[in-house]
Amino acid sequence: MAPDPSATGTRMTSQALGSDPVPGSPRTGSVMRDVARLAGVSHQTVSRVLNGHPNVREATRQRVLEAVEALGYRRNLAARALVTRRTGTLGIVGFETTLFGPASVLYALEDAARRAGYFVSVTTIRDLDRRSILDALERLRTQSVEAVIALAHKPAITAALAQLPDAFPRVAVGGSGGEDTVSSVRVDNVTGAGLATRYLLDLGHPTVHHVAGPADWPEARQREEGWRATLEDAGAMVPPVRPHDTARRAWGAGIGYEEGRLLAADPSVTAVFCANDSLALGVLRALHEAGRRVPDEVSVIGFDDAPESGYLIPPLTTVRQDFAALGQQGIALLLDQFDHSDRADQARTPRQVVLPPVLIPRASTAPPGQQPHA
Amino acid sequence: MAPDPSATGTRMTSQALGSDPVPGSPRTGSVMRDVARLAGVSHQTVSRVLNGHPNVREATRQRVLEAVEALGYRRNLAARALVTRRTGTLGIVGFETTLFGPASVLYALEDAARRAGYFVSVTTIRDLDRRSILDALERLRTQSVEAVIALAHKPAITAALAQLPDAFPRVAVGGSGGEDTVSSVRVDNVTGAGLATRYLLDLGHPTVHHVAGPADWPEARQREEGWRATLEDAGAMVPPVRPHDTARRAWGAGIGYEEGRLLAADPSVTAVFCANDSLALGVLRALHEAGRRVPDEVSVIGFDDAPESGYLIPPLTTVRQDFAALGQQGIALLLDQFDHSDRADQARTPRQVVLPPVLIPRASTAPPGQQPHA
DNA sequence: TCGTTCGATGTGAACGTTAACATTCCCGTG
DNA sequence: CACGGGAATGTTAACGTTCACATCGAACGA
Repeated sequence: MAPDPSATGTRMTSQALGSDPVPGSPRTGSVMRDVARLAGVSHQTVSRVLNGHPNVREATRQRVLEAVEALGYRRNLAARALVTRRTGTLGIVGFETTLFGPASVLYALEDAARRAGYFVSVTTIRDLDRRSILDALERLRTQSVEAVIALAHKPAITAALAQLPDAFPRVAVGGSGGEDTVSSVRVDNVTGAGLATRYLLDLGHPTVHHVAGPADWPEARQREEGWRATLEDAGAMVPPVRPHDTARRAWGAGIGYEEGRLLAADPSVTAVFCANDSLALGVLRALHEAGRRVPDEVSVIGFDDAPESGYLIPPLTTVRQDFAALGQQGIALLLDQFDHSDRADQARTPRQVVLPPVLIPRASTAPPGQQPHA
Repeated sequence: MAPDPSATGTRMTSQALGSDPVPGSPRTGSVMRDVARLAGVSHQTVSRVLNGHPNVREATRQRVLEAVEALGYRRNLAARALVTRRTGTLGIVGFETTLFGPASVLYALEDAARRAGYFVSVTTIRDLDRRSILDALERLRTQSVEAVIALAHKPAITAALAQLPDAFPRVAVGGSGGEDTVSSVRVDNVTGAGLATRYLLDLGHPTVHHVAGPADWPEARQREEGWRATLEDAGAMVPPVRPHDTARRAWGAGIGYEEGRLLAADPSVTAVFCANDSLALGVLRALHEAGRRVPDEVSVIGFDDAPESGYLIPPLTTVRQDFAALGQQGIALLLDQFDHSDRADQARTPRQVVLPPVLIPRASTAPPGQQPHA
């Protein structure tokens, strides 16, 4: 089968619509005129009924509805979109959606969009080169989505969003937030990291080590920043942080394990703040292997509150992000842009929503030099 | 002659298109005629170029493409869909997509669909009542998707799929597979469970206990079945299994923890096969708390091979499912239906693809009565 | 040299819906 | 009793493509 007949770059790639490959005829069923005939009215009246227009006599409305039911009639969205210039579809740009966080956000986004009466078209970014990000956006625009929501964990994604035409509604969810060019929803990573760090300091630890996420994720940077600032505020020594390049598994337990081995070898380490729960899980394992007890000798704290984190050995103290709220607020921000899109005045001004993280204390943290208790 | 499943209300829920709420005018940009004028040809020639028709002079083609580029022209999918009766969109019905497995499948589906030139519209099922499943399907059909792929972990979902009109292409991914009414892709859970169980028996364990998944998930049932059959084959005693109702977290570490505590209290238990890795994680924790060493005293094995499983304490032996392949095969099966949809002969015959799971031996399993070694 | 054929292009008519405007009918009012 | 007006409905024309067919050349074989 011919994948792509057409010529130029990515632009007009023949979609599945390309004439050759797939035959398939959806066998339309009935159209508005059929309903109209059956109900003994004009197609326009049918349209009015279906769109909830006020000026239709109740008896007529009923007759039309019955005809609709009898024929199993379904409106043709394409025809509707053609004339109304509205598709009722939101585009979602996904990224790393097999990770727990992004997957949860995606889920919440879809839910909120549906509740708001929108369809959702999803496309996922695999590689982060400029081209594939723009491709994703292009794909969505080809579909005439009315707005785009991106899981904007990487700056490049937010940047691409910023380049959409002025009037195009968009929201960045998660990730950076530094950009004031795009409306965005994110969790306050700096505060979250501060929460974790302060908690450990308050327990009596002289300082807190940090296992960082990939350096090219703003979220990772912000957590590091929050950690560092808190230490400095407290006048504590700031231990060095080993940077990770964006290697695929840079948020993963494997990296946590490697880092954990190094930390385990350093007897001065009594507290570790990890940029997420997976990293913490790896650290936990490394400490365990090295015979360093948690939390008796070393306290460990994570970020995210993944579903399993409460059942690790020991249950992981962590900072919870409300992923569901992230998605809901994202859609809310979008609807807000729709509402104001007529009065262009302050509609263009991007809004930033920042969600507060919450510390979830569990058994992986304790004052330093503690005796075992379980 | 298409039996329509619909029946109930919900039918014509006013989508976001409903006249009132959102104004927003996407400011169309240029249309085909504009391109035609600029290139000095007819709109039909533009259409031909864009669709890769053969009979266009090279010079003309170039001129058209330049005009397209110059105007930033983009085809209107709605207009195209209206006349071709093809939307180039696949509908995906998601379920529990925040779990690692489903999220991975979703990801793979989207990827494969995109490669095949299709757009993807996603809708997620929250509650499993008949109504909301049908609603999901209805939503998708309103969008004129050309096919539906469902994450069919529950029988009710597969059943709903089976009720689509005869000619409607569909695929069930994951889950049951028992139904011969719908083409489906799934992992061979029975074999996978057998692999795990046999592995433990071969290590010398007299029998293997089982922590089951929710009873209303066919996957859970099949794993239990594979486990049971293998024990019976080997003439081993079959320990009782505690059933879990479909409580939300029935696949989760919490349940594993509860079960693990019971198992830990029984000194005769030397090997446990868990229906997934999360359950195993909970079991691991319970055993640890009870002071029963893994794998020295008790061996534990999971299912899925989640990314973290190699970093648990100890690293978890598990059965890997190839989620990516699940998605790819799902799309492949769909495309296959498209190809044959003209010759209705054997096209209707549902095809079943069953993927083999692989045992991943790690450190959570060992012969019974082993001495500690690390 | 002249039809015949095929390649390159143009013309007109769908596709199924909604928007705009026209029409009908009935009511209340002067 | 005619008239203005609004409620209920119908009629026509878009929307932007693609398809089917018509047209116009030029190349080709006899």
